[in-house]
Amino acid sequence: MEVFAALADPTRQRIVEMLAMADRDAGSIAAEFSVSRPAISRHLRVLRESGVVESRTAGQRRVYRLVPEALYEVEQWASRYRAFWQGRLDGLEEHLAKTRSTREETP
Amino acid sequence: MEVFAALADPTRQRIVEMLAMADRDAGSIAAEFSVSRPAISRHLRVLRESGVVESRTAGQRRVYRLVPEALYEVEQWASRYRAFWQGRLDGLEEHLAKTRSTREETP
DNA sequence: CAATTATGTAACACATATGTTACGTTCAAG
DNA sequence: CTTGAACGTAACATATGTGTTACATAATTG
Repeated sequence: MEVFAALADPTRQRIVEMLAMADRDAGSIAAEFSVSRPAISRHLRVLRESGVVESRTAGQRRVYRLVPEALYEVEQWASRYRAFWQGRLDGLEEHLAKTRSTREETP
Repeated sequence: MEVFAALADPTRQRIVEMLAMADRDAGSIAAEFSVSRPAISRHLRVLRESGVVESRTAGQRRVYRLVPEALYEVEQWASRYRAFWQGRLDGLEEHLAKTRSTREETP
């Protein structure tokens, strides 16, 4: 879950919230913040490399869009372990054990 | 969402996963990792201060337990923004509908 | 072609995170 | 009451993140 690290920063959280409503180019995103534009450009790179957003080139603009699968992954992770804690496994245990074993390879 | 910062570290992610299965004391948790015990103690503090876990004193042990509400908050954050892109993506619609019925069982 | 616009990257400064070892505190057992 | 075990905290070193300014690149416009 490298995604959590990408969402740890409040600026990036706001960017995600913005992109959830509509696609936006980098300049339009940076205009919403008080920090410099290169700083936003870097935040966008972090989000891009973690798979939370992706960009397409439109002329001289870079339009960013949210990658829903990334947020979906977050949702599933939280939901899974919360459900596990609550003792409502409902056959998800096998899938969980499978996920755990693959994670052990990269600690 | 300060919780994302708490979950950003892979060690802390693993701790959460461990605590999802059963409550554990600090020593038992630390035994699973190669880093020093004080390092784990600090990770536990981060998780505690962000509300992800809480501890009770049992004799000379500190037993940690997961606070499901924290993970629920993460779930809600992600699912909130899912609502925006839900109608815009076709490929995921089916998968989401399938999950929706499972989710209703765990309120 | 030259100037402008939009954007990313480089280099650097500074803040925050994460690890270690040494030590303090609390509780249980003898 | 002394010893030891379990745990947290302090102090410090170093890695990682985040911000800035200066510059590079690519497309658009005059």
